[in-house]
Amino acid sequence: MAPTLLIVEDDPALAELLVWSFEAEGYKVLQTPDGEEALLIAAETPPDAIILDWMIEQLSGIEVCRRLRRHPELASVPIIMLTARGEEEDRIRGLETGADDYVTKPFSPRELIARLAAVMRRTRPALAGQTMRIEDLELDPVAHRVRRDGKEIALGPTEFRLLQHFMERPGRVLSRGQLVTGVWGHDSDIEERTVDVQVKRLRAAINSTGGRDMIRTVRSAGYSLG
Amino acid sequence: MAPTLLIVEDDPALAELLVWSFEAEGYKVLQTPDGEEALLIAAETPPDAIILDWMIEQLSGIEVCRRLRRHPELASVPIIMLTARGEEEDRIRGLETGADDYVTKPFSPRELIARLAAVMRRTRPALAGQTMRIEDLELDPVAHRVRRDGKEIALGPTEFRLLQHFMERPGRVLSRGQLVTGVWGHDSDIEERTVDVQVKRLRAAINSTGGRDMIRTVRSAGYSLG
DNA sequence: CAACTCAATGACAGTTCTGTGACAGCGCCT
DNA sequence: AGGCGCTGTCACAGAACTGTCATTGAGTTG
Repeated sequence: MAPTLLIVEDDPALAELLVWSFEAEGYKVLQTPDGEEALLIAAETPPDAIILDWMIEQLSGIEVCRRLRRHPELASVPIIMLTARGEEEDRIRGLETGADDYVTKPFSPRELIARLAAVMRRTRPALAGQTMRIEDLELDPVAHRVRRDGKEIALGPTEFRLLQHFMERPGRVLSRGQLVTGVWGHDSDIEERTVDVQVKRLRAAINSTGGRDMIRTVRSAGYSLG
Repeated sequence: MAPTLLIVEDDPALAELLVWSFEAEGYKVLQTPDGEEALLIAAETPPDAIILDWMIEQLSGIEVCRRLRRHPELASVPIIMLTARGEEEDRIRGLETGADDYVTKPFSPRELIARLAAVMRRTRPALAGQTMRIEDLELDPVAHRVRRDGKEIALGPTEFRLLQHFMERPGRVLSRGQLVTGVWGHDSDIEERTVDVQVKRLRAAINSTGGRDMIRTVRSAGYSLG
């Protein structure tokens, strides 16, 4: 599932640029120019991160930040502050208030995206690129979880390793021999036919929720995912 | 316990200033001017955070960063990069490599301290004294209290440390080995199966009030909370 | 279509891994 | 000393997972 982002920015041109940039990165973006409304939106659908302009109407960014931190549901949502001022005092106040990072205008969208990714990598490892995804199938190696279409799928250890091996090489046809050494290890004396059985088990698991068979059998060559 | 900091900086004057500043803040500080040595120290006694100069001898800061990220034990240690260059390209490369934040020279120690605090608040809430919460389970490291659904839960010392370790890494699967070194310490010669027993005790405690089992067993991998 | 090759399946027995209860040792307090 | 709470280890039972095999089924070729 795409991570949701709330952008609070009252300069229409900049707001549009940001929305566009982050949507291109695959984020689901909510946006408002207004501090009060930002709090309402955040309470309604807690985003995975917030981009907050220091100078906005109604409530100052710093006040929004403070209130977010006081809200138990939202206290742990990462916040990146945007500010035109470069003075150190302001940066420090921002950080002390609970912002996780802060970016000085002018900045390029690319930098902001990189910073957000850094923050997300920390707070939501599952959302920040660690997770591998192919169509509606996702594998989070850190949490050791697999989902298809959002529904969790239970896999045994070998099935998990096998799937991980496939997902690291999407679309590629892997021979039984390659799979044996890759998944079972160099020195295993496993029967090659055993691969068939594990593939069958993996198939049963990831197709149990319905949906097409994502593993393709390539006769006399091997298997591929995707 | 004071959080440990590793400072990698080859300018002696700056290094000394940083060591002094952070020790005054109550951190335990390790320091080296050398990239290779930094990796060794980090592997030996994983610090709670790393301050890393971009331009250092032997290995560039960026390379050190990359290697740290590849090391499983150290992958989640927050890194703040120090750089004299202000070019955006470098910042982005730094962040993409896995740094959590980056500070441009010249900077005041006070700003660096504020930034480190912001990063730590996010990654090691316990060190910042913040109470951590996962669903209806909360742990207050300062008061040494644990509650589930508002009801207080009594834990033994080891159970408490184990739970804290889990809550600092929610959702993450931790191997028995990682738990032994993380909860019992590097040099303990504890039987790995002992982890099972403590997990069982912890489970019994936090599930005693009713509610689902929050600890997930991941066969042949370890346990995770959440 | 028949022969042949390769893949899918179901059954199964062996192995590996986890959950548990029991127990002895330790440090602390009374 | 005796009681108490906490810990680490062990042994055992049960659960989960795995590799193999025999059989069935699908695809290919002449």
